[in-house]
Amino acid sequence: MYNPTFNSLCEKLQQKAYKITPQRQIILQALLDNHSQHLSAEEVYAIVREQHPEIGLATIYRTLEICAKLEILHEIEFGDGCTRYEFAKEEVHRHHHLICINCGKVIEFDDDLLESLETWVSKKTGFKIADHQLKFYGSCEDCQRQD
Amino acid sequence: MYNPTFNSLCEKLQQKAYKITPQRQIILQALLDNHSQHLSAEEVYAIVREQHPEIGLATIYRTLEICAKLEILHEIEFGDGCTRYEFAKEEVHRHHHLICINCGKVIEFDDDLLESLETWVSKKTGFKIADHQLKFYGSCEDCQRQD
DNA sequence: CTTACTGCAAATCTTTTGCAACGTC
DNA sequence: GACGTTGCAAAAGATTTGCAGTAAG
Repeated sequence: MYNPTFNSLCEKLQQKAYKITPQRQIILQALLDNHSQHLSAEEVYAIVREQHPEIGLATIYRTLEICAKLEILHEIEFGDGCTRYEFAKEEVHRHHHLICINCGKVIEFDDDLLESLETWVSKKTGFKIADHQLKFYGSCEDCQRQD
Repeated sequence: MYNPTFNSLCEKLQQKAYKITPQRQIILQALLDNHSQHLSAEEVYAIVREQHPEIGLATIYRTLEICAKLEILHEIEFGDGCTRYEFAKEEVHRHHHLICINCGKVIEFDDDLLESLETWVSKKTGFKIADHQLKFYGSCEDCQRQD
């Protein structure tokens, strides 16, 4: 699976004239170290605080906001009351989420069947579609076993 | 398109031993009168308050919560910072949203192409899928014209 | 009559913002 | 050195909760 490197992220920031501050480096590194998770701002804060208690929560929010704007991160909401983040994949259109309504577990899967659907929807509605987001809600294997 | 009636909604509440209070009736009626919108709690409050300023915001939240639990309403998030509600359709699996990233307009469309995808995902991941949610983000016709 | 429901106000939680001090380029 | 960035604390916005009074079944 595609993964960004620390340097490529810094480059993207620099290209848009954002400064590479120590705080931003630490936050980016925390995100990279946990790239398989879908972290919330609060969770990033908790991770970062372990080694760097001086970093403020507002800085986390501001950094995540910038990364979302630069398409470094994608914002997602799983309905648990906070915005979560994941690295934007290069192949944007083939990545979705399965959310267990019982234990909250989130797993990812890839697929490109939606390409044709998108073309059709675009034609029918006149929308110029930039992105889509697909979520499946259900019970994961573990939770099914517990019934 | 499918639409619930006031009486059918009251029945669903009664079946689960919820009381049919005047406040709940007023809120349900407000939702029915605006069934094509995707109202937030605050918006329901504003509508209801016109005729019934004595009803409290907490009651709105509590009523919406019950309706969501009873599958009368579905919760949706369009990324504008609040939970929005729409009537759950009987034919659950064929109803999605197009969200304009420019003006925020939301339009709906129906489709059943996802049935086969769902079967495949279920087989591949072991998830027992209960529901799905598909959103397209893009520019609506009006906003494209303004460019 | 019992128990759920309501309104209000306070509390909570997430996210944003103002501002003075600070640090990158 | 200029201007973007930070930390802190306060503000804002959405939602939840405690509680005493009220009302549906």
